[in-house]
Amino acid sequence: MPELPEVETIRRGLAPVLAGARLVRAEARRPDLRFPLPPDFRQRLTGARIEGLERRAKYLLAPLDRGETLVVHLGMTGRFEVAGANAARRPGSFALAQAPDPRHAHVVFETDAGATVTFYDPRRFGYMDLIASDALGDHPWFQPLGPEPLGADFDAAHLKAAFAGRRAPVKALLLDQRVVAGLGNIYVCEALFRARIHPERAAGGLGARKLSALAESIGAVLREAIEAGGSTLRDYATAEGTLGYFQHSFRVYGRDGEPCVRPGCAGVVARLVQSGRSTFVCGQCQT
DNA sequence: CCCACGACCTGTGGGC
DNA sequence: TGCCCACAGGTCGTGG
Repeated sequence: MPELPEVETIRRGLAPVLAGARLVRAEARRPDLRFPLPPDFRQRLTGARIEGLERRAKYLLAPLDRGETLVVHLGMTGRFEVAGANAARRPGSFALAQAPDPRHAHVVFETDAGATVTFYDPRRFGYMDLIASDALGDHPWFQPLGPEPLGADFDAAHLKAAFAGRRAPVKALLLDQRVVAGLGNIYVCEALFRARIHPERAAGGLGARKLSALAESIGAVLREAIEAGGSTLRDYATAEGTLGYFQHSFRVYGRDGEPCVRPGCAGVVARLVQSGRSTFVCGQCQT
């Protein structure tokens, strides 16, 4: 589920439940997700106060009052379910279309306000760790990350520098979290479509106008997606109609075989494979 | 260093 | 209906 807009949506939904709360229980129901959970996971969390809920790239960060930060990556299928303590009444809360499979409830948190927050992840590509807060920036997960695409230091000039001399397809570089942090397959396809750039173009060969359009398109699509509460594929449903409807605004992603939506364009969206992943493109207007 | 590919793991949807 | 294959929002390690 999670690229930047989805993680940001989850952050906003969980923040009212977790920020400022004290954990009265933390339970790991298996020893590992993608990686082993850290030693003494339960003890290091139980009794800790969560000071806030932040996001960096696709990571959720929960700084604790003990000098450590709980770091969560949702992988492909990680999700949180909130129950209890008026969870359903809180702004930004959400519900699942179907009850999640309890076999995949791997980590459970309970707050002093009586909320239960359960982490589900069928494929277990997600991961969690506890990292010293003052060393987060040096940690191997964070040190290599490029700028936040919605931050002040991301713009066409940054792309120009990051792409200089690179022969790789522009799509591959936009998926590289060292170039810009937070994009994934959907929003890269969408941003390239908006900027009218073919995903197979060599990144280093893009001119200034294309780079400006690309930087602008990335910002626009992410802002719109966050505004819509992210994208909801497969088994998620909106609660109170407030979350996760950006999938209805996809212009190319998943539209192979359909006519291009750009006014005046007679092209048809194609699906191709780059680095083993699906790319959706209109070969007519994306050049 | 740069790049592509397979691996990780489970579920689901489409085609036959 | 049932089976099998292809594919899925991400990253990491390997090998050319």
